[in-house]
Amino acid sequence: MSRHTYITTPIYYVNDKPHIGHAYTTTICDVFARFMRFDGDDVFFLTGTDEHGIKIEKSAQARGISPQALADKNAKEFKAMMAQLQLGFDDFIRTTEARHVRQVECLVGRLRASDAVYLGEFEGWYDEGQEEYHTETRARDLQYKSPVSGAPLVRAREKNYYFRLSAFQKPLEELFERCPDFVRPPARRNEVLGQLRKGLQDVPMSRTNFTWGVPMPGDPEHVIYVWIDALMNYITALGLAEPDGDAYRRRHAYWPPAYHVIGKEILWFHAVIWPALLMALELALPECIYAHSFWIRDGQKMSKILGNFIDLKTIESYVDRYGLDTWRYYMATKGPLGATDADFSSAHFHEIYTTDLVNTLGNCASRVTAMIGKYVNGVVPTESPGGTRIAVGNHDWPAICQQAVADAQRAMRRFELASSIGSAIGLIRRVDGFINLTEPYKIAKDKTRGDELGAILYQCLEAIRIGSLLLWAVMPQRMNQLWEAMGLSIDPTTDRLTTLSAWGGLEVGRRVQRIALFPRIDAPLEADASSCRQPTAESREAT
RNA sequence: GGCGAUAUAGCUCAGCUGGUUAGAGCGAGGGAUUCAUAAACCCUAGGUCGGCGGUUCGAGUCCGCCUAUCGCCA
Repeated sequence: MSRHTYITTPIYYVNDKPHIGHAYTTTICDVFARFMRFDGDDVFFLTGTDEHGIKIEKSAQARGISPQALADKNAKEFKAMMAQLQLGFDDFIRTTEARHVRQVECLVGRLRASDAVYLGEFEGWYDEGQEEYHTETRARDLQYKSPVSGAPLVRAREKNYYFRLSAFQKPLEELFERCPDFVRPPARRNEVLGQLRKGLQDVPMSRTNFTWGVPMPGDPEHVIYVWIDALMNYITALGLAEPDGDAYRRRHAYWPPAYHVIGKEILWFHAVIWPALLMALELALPECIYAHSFWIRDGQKMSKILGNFIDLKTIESYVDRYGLDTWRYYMATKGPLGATDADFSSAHFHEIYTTDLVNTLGNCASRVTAMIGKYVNGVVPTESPGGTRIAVGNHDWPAICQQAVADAQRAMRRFELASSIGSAIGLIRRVDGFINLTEPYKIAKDKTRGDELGAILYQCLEAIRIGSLLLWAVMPQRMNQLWEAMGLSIDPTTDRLTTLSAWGGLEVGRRVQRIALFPRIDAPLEADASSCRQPTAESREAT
């Protein structure tokens, strides 16, 4: 019985166009999902779109189309992004789908039936133009004027359903105490703890000033607040609210999730409101809310004003030039998984490609396969002539590889992608070091040392094979090419990492082709970055 | 405004509970070599560890203040 592992991205708001933020989150989840599946887990990877709310309603109005039409159009763009980047989710949920709406009504009904929800009156500072409320502090910052129109905010009141968040102060504190990894990275956890210490207030969970959403069961004047609706996608996708349903039967075992991967801007909802809702619904809690930071571009924030978003077109230009796998590698190893933002620049991207992929991984595979071609007729030699393994230069390769595999597995399970991938690259570096130390190209000149030569080359190639298994999740295309060149037929959808990574899996006698995995690329892709940067020496090669 | 962080070599960052000459990767310069994608390997960087003051036999490593940057605030 394999372990169920459920991982989710946020559902993306269809008022936005897809950009690097969406691509990043989805990509790192994809890497994780592939790796864990290859490692034997039964993985369910969910993504989707968030389609309700006043902003959608107004955008649609402005365009003279229905909210649903707008949502359909933009949801399609997100799906196109996933296809373009070959992101392999198991389900793409949309909050306007019947299966979701039905279950949200049911779940909110359950909350209403319990003591967790009550009808209350809300009074606050209302922006009539934007049709939204501002908190007291925010209103003060705005000097009680609309940030958009400058018109004075007005004191307004409306009846709302409230979620009794305050009742969960204690349970939440206990949760954070008991599960220090519930929110990661730790800096994000501290932010939540800081806010939590200030005390929790009940939160509105319905609105009456628009209609584009799920109606409150039993009181259709009210629309369920979009956040509540959206959060519930994580359970409605599994059919948890319909125990008699087909979805429930097939998917309920995936709950609770191993990771809700989110951006830091939506931390509060996921780290506080969501677990409180789940407690109220008496459902198990996710193991970890992982809130990554943002990509910035050439040292600057990306914003609509600057117009410097890395959009799909820009992403495409990188993919075209460097390959999809390089894009994935850069996302997974240099992305803002930690508490600080990560800088995206074409120079850095290019440097990482050259250093890690061309000079290390590609070159190592090239030199080893070349030597096999030259010295042993292009056929995998044995490391055990006459039945005894030859260990050259005190290198215990089986142990080294086993360690690398264990490290990569442990790191990936903890969602430390860069570390996991780093242990595979580290293994490749050891192969390079081993070659430099044992100098098989010199041994090859001495006809009496054929056994030793064969053992060295076998060990190099075998270590590369094992490294490639660890890298498959992040670079599936190139690793497939490598396997092909090595005469291996590996199917990661059925074969298991642990089995394949045992030392000695490489069969003696297989024909090996020389391979150049990552072609050298001369100059970085500058066109997109030059406009936001001072002219420097780096731009000398820009055309 | 409230709360919390960070400030270490050109760049990105490690430095746990204070203790001999402050580290890594990348970049840059030099060397040696050829199996390899001008790649891998070796050597070099002498950086007031943001500033000031304090505790201590001894402080990037603790305390206070200052400056700068940043994050979060439903």
